Amino acid sequence: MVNKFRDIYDTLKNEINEGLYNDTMVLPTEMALIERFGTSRNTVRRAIQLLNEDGLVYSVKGRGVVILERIEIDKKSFKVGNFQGLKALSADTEVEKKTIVQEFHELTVDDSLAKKISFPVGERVYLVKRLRLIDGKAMMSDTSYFKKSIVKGLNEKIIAGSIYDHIKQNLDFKIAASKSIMKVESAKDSDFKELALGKNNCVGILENAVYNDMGKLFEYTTIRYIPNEYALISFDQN
Amino acid sequence: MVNKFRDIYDTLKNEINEGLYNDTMVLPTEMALIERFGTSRNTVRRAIQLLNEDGLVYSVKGRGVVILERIEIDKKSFKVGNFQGLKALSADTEVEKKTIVQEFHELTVDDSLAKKISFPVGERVYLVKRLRLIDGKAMMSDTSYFKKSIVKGLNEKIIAGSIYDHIKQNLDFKIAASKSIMKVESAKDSDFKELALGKNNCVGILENAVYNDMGKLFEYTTIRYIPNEYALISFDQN
DNA sequence: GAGTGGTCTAGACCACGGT
DNA sequence: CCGTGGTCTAGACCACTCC
Repeated sequence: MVNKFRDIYDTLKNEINEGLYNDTMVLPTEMALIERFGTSRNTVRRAIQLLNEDGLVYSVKGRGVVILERIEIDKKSFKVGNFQGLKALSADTEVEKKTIVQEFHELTVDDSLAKKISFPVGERVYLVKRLRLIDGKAMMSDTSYFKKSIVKGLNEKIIAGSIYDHIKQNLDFKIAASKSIMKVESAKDSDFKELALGKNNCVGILENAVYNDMGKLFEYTTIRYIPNEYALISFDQN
Repeated sequence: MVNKFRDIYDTLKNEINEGLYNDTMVLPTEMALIERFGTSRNTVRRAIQLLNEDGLVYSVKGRGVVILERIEIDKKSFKVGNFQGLKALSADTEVEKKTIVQEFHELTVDDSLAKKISFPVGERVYLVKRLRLIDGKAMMSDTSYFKKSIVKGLNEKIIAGSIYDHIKQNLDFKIAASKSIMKVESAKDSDFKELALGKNNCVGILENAVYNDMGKLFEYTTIRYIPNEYALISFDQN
């Protein structure tokens, strides 16, 4: 057990998914949960808050914690922010995936690049361009910029494997947070050449800015992917 | 003042945006904020949590609350979940917008529709199909299903105005939460006819499932929009 | 070792829903 | 009116960062 509130959250989540509360569609009251788990009110409330953030329940003052109806996308898709590099997608599926490194070199950020990726002018960066194939089909192309001052010592071997494994094992900083932007744009010449677009002439774009725990941006990645294959979901309250 | 923690959050957010902490890029410690605002630790921590959720700061145990570097998309775009009906987009811009109601009638959910929109078979619903024009250009088309048992008494006049105003003013339930799914797909014949796609042959799709405070789905809307005009952003931690 | 944020407790009062 | 969740307080102990 790491955290009490995490434990209570896991327990309740399982019980909801198993349909334990399907008769009332309401969770037990906070008082009942306090007694059951032998804990304080704040701790129970934190667990319930996590369920809220998951989109599983909705708390109503004076009534109780209502369980939300299930919808189809809960199972088929994955959350925004788990859409990193395509790991989340192929994790539990039986597909052959392959990554081709198309470009890898250093450069200095100039004016126009600075506007695109929010890195300061003059910053020394690695550029990594990779193509992702699934079952031989070119599904997406990633262009990543890494700050050399933070992500030290990249080389061809690391690039071909997992850059994030390298960060975790060899570097002394933590990945803290990321911001994503999603767009649909007309395909460029390079997209037609590289991606299995078929008759489509547009691409989905997912831009990802990643922070370390000093609050510094260290990666900016743009993913261009083909239509009809991917979905992103999100949940919002109030 | 509604909430103390909300107040502290607003204050700190403004100070961050004004660059008050640009020298250290760290927020004052919790103890300092407790003294400054004359409040308890929990309340200060709730305010900081909101800043975390906004993607403005990141808390590090043992070091402090680090202010995240700014990136371009912070200003240009709007958050996922505010992408409702296009209100958020045109709110602060000087554009001529127009809505055309293309379809409005009742129907009963059958097997195939149930799979698409997660409503139970046999449920009686309103179908509303609308086209959104901005400066005379057909930017998006919305297809909405509303449960008649919850969203009562829709008519042509309400549809032409704002359905959500009708809900707020005349109906006795609250909008609680929503789930969204974002995709890119090949355009259909109807898209070519209705939308200002130009040479593009794909559309962005945003599906939205909306809940009331009883945990019941009452709306399922599919928005099909043209490329190159819209962006959605999200923020994730850990 | 000093100082920071993370977890947890035990209690109080308030606002809202349903009866 | 009672029971619910929402806000807030005051205090304790722990885990981590940095010097």
